[in-house]
Amino acid sequence: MITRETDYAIRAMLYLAHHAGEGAISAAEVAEAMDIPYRFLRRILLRLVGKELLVSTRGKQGGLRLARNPEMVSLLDIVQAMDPEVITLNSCVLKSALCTRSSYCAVHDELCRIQIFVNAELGAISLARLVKHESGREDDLPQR
Amino acid sequence: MITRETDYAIRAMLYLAHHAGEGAISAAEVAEAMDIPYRFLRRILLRLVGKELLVSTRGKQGGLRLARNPEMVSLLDIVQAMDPEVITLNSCVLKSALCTRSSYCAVHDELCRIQIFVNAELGAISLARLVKHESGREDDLPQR
DNA sequence: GCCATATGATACTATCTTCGTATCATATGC
DNA sequence: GCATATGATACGAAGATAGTATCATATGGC
Ligand code: FES
Ligand code: FES
Repeated sequence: MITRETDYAIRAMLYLAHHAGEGAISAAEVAEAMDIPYRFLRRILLRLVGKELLVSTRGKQGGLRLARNPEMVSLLDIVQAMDPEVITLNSCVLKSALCTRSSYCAVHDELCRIQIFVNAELGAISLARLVKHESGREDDLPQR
Repeated sequence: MITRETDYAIRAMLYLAHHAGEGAISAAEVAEAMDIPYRFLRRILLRLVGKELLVSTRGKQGGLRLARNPEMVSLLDIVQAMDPEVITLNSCVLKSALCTRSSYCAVHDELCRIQIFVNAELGAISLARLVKHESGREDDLPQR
């Protein structure tokens, strides 16, 4: 399950992708536009900077911008940056030791198979694709 | 994310599928064989009976058995029985109202697409298939 | 230089969820 | 009638989640 924190991270990245090439954008602007509690968002952005998905500039006129092209950032990148354990269907997918049946559990194989598919799908969804997909409904988007 | 409770439910169903046609099996036996806390399992089994995945017999010689053929019970059935909100990648997949962007959020569509796939996959995995898959490693299985 | 504005870093708290336990009631076979 | 089994809830500890608060530090413009 994608947590709300990760959901916010995705929305923030999406907003910054929409305004890529417009220079640094402040956390306050993102918070208001995307309807995210400001202080909560600050901590999230800090993390995204630390994971090198964003670059920040301090001081007046400072703010955030994408560290890479929107084509080069996937949903998986964001999800993994926020939560190292990602979405994982079942914890045994990560640590099979948790399941005492792990040496012979057929469920494990099936879940891993699905998990691999999910990760591949998330990895294939770039911010650019999402932006493009939304651009057809430009009117609905919060304007700067 | 599949919770541990649901994981236990799957293991219990799997054990009962392995011993389908052998009459009622007690919760105590399942608990010991599958390494699940007895009282916790009791509550889980109660739920599975309520959702009509299991049928129970009370009193001496009583216990549980599958309500349907192992071919007719999927992982999705079990997961849905334990947690109505299933695995859901993101809560907005369920209640789009939660996301203020829901009317135009491209993420939503993508997540729903993946979710549908995951559910279809889980729905295609029957207990019979899992039992069959494990039967090649019969030696590893806890014996009755 | 000073100050408004911006991020960096971390500590703290309330609430919810998860995992598990405990208790008592009820049914049934021998 | 009694051991054995499930039915139904209530309770509790621990952890995760969502959000707040506080301080430090950098920087552009006056
Ligand atoms: S290894 Fe995951 S349920 Fe068994
Ligand atoms: S509707 Fe789910 S992230 Fe927007």
